[in-house]
Amino acid sequence: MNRGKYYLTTAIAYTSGKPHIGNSYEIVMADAIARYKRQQGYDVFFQTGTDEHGQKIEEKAKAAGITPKEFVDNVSNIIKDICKILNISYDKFIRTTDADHEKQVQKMFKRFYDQGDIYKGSYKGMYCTPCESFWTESQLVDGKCPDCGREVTPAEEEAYFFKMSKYADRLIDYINTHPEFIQPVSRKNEMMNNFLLPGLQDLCVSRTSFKWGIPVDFDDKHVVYVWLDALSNYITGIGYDAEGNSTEQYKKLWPADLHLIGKDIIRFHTIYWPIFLMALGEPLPKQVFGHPWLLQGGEKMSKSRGNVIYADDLADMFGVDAVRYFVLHEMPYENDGTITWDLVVERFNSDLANIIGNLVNRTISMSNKYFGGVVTKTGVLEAVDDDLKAVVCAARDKANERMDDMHVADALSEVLALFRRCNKYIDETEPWVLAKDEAKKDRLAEVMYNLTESICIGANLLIPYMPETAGRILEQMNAKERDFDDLDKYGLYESGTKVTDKPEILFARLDLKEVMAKVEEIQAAQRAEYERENGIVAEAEEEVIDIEKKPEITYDDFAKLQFRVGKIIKCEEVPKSKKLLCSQVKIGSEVKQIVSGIKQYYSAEEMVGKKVMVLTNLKPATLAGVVSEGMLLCAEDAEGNLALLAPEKDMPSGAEIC
RNA sequence: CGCGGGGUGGAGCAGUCUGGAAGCUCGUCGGGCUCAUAACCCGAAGGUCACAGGUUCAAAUCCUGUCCCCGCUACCA
Repeated sequence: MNRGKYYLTTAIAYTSGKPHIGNSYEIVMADAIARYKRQQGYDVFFQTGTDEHGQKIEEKAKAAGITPKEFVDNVSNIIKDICKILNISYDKFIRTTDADHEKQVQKMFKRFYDQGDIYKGSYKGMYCTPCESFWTESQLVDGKCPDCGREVTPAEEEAYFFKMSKYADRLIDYINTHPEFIQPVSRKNEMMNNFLLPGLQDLCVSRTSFKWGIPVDFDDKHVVYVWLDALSNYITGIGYDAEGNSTEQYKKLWPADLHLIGKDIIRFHTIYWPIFLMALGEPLPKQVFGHPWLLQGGEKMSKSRGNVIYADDLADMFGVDAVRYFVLHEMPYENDGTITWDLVVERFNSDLANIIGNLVNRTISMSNKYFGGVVTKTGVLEAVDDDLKAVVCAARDKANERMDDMHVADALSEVLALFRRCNKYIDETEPWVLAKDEAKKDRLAEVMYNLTESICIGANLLIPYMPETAGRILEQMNAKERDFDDLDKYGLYESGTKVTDKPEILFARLDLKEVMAKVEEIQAAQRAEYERENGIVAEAEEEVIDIEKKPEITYDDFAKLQFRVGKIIKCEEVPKSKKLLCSQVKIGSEVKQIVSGIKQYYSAEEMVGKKVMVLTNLKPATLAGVVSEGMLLCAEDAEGNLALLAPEKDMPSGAEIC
């Protein structure tokens, strides 16, 4: 059934470097939506690409000693490879360095200028001479350059501005009358309150401070502002022409049905982009969805630590569909999601290996064991079948409801629920018991049929999210893809079909330890690469110690401990003890008696006068008959040698350590 | 008082608009089963729904205040 066209886009990826999984998430989500819409019968056009201009790229290329074009060719190819790895079914991959795109952007700029939407003015800001950068007042840190901390001076330079204010009222009106335009709705308020209602400033749409951009053809000191360049891809990619000669494809596809973007760039897509379109006299996109981010749990991610998670590493380890499953499933609708290697392993084992993979495997194994692989519908029904069928038949619409409002993760959970229900059905019907009774052979056949049919419907529902896995399941069941419109109908699996006699393991359970060992290797390679790229010479091997890590604690846990600087005013050996010294420690105006097991490393005499780190609110304890009211903190090496901790600069006794 | 989002069992989240028995997944514990990838199924423990007031017959949900986290705050894409 043809339901009409559906044009969706992702934001085009900025080519300043290799994207990590958090960046790649968006395109997986877009791909799932694209495949879903195709399955439903829409004529889908799915565009993605790379955004390749700008100062940052110019600088990176220079640092790498290559031309900007060489630099972006390289990164753009890396991004294309990631798309390939993730099985992304885009119809068009646009690059903002494509000749036709550049030409159209120049035409658009000229047209805006001719219509009076763009005027020449001067950009005033605070300028940091050493950094050669302009900053706004709000970007300054204590009135100084946020990069180098030096003084900035007011400066101005010639620039072109776009009269945003001219269209602001129309945009406000559009947003108010089209509640579906900005999704999720909470973002709408942010835009309205922060930008639109206070009054939109005119936007500076040209730059003279760098060269790597699309030149303004009538004033070649200037290059076009990167956002004006980048946003235009949504129309130039499908054949828009600013002089009125747009292609048939453009006429068919525009306006876009969905711009899928990250929540950080909502402003550009819901304010500047619509206004540019208004100025061109083109209709506005139907919906802009600002998705949350997929963040790496734990410590801050950075290449120097080697803990950046990339799509290709994940795919190597888990397979493409597991990666797709994880990012789609773990991303809530409005809040940021989390990714760690542990979490991926957990989801992989519990959802993919246990629930889906094992179900398919046990079902096929039973068909082979009991019926030589032939699945036959005998019509021997029992009441217990009804709920299974009801769940299976309802799954499509339940998932559909969630997809319609962009709750992709919830849609996927609905599909998983179908497979969960099948596992339960096996327990309810106990095929291995039926198999022992020849009289129940027909009932057993019907049970196997129900399982096979249910799994096939589930596999079809899985197609948008895990196309490869869905295909492998159907192949093993010797079944074909079905029409979306048939996915709420039960019983279309052809009776008498023979399933494969060698079920393959779809997802082999993973051992967390083995995975983490490989992760170590990946991280080491990443650090090495970072060091190579940045010319860091590895430091001479310094002795290090690894100890068992303790569980993470909260700040509140930490805050319970009170550390202070204490001055040791008196110290003597504890009689009859080999290790203990008893110190009188002055902490502020108070003196505490503290017993420490450090006699082997410090003499009582040398202790006196030291200012050391003390844990002051430890419950008092008696050691060798002497009361100790705190703890002196030491570092300990592998041999048990101790070194007292002391402030790096002289600090008053009693100073809090926090 | 710049704007917005959030704080729910050990972990990750839903529920809040439209008040009416606190739910899901993972983990833990106990049981069942043996077709299957030590997988599957059932059951249990575990929560002052951040805190303090208020409205109400009834509050995770509505109102007021407080604390804490996180985004955004324009010319970096």
